[in-house]
Amino acid sequence: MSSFAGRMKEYPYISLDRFDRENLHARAYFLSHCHKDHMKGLKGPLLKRKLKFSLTVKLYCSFVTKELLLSNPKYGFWADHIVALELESPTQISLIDEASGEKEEAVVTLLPAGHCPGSVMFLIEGAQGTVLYTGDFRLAEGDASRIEVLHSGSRVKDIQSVYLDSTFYDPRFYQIPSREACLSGIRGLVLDWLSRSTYHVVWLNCKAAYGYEYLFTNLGEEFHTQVHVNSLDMFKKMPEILAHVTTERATQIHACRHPKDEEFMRGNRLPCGSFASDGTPLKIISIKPSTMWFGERTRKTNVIVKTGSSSYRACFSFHSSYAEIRDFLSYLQPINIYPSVVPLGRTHADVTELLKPMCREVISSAVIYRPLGTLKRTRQEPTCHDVDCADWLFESGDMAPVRKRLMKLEATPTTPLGDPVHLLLSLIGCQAPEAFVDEDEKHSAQFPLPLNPISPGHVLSQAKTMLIQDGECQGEILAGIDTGWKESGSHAHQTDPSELSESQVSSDFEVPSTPESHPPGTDELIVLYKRLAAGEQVLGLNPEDRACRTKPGGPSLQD
DNA sequence: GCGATCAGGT
DNA sequence: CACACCTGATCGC
Repeated sequence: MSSFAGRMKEYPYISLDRFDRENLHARAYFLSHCHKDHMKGLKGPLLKRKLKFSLTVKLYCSFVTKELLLSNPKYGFWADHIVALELESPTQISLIDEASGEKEEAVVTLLPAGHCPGSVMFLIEGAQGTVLYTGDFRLAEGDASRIEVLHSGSRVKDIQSVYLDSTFYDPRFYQIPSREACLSGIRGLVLDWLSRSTYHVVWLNCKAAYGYEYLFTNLGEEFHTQVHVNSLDMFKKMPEILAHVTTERATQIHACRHPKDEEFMRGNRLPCGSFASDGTPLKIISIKPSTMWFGERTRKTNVIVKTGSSSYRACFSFHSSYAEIRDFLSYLQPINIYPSVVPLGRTHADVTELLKPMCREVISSAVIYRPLGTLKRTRQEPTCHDVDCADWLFESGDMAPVRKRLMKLEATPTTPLGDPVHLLLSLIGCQAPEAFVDEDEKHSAQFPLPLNPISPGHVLSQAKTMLIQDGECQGEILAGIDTGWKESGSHAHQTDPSELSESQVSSDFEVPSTPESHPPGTDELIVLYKRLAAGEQVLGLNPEDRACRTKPGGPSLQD
């Protein structure tokens, strides 16, 4: 749950996702999405009074959020004060102090957040620098590079601070199966059940919150039916969702709710009380979407877990995993990161400490001393000082992206070499980590990395440059998003998901895909690794090149 | 009577 | 399996 107090250090005149206390005095308001824990104080009588006498105070949000908000009459008084913005369209706003007339300008841009319908992140650019408030988000690895407005030319914008959804920023939540993997698991379960007879029905045990809609639209589409829900009111202006939901009970897929619905289920009844017309009892299974996570090196197990004779849990996440957040942050390299959520069992200090390695180090001196490996590196550009325990394979900073590329290769069945990380480690004289690190201890264990003539970090930064280079230009950014949330199945049926890379398949809201980078072939890899092991400069690239921050396909296109 | 807050539930 | 929200009790205005 968000514990963000509503204001950012750089722009204290605006309030985001909090509307009580000091936020009552804000010059402008921002609502990232329509979940109650981000709407505290939004229907408060004090705020209502303030708006009555104000001409300049506005609430900025997406069109979908505006629609969802105003579908609840309690927020009706906002109607004339909401400014809905298109995604990825920078908009200049004036922040006016109505008492003094004092005025400050800023440019705000909404970015897709993939958390629920209408959810966005806010990019704010102004005199106090560029800051990103993420709201709640689920982005897949690689998604940040596809968001055009995070770049200027082929470079990532210089971001002062990120106000981060840190819900799963904890190595414990290292990986969460992709949206597509979860969806496909659910699809399989539903198919198996519904195909038995017309008396077989499924109940999707969803919480009272926006965010399951893409599940409904995908299942509705797949099974040529509509999903039974309690109300359609909020979706009046969202034809893509509306097409797949109904208030008619006569359907095999239900997501209806009732205060005592769990009790209903135990009595083999649907929350809506639907029954078969000829008196035959319905055969009901319940599927409860909930988050499942896996450790860094854990083989992902099933995304569906049976929890009873007729009940299942299905993997489903509204938030990015630890690995996804790291990927996001290592791409943006902000100077400051402020967590807005403290994961259970941790303190604010814990999270801040865990986030430090993801912050860009602003260096005055050009020389940095490292405790292990090659001890000296020079770098003009700012760098990540990444010594996070989860990345103990390497002692050096900007390796997070490299590892991901390598892990992607690992997962690529067409790479016949098996595990490139292990291969590389054995070539440079290190033993594979699992040999002496217990699964449970892996995050705290110190990997006894032998000192080596070559810094693995250095080696890998060379390897990385090659591994990530893209052959093709990136997909075009689509503008003017309807829902701020796109259902993968309702995309004019693109490619078979099995043909897509992990990052593409899980990126099923409105962030266009990037053409897959081409993993090097076997021969290429062997040659490369041997040369790396020998300490050679494999590519004639400048080590200072911030390849990890260069938009894939960017330079060749834009420069 | 209304709102805020907390505990306890799913 | 930890998200988001509901209900009910209690307190203060």
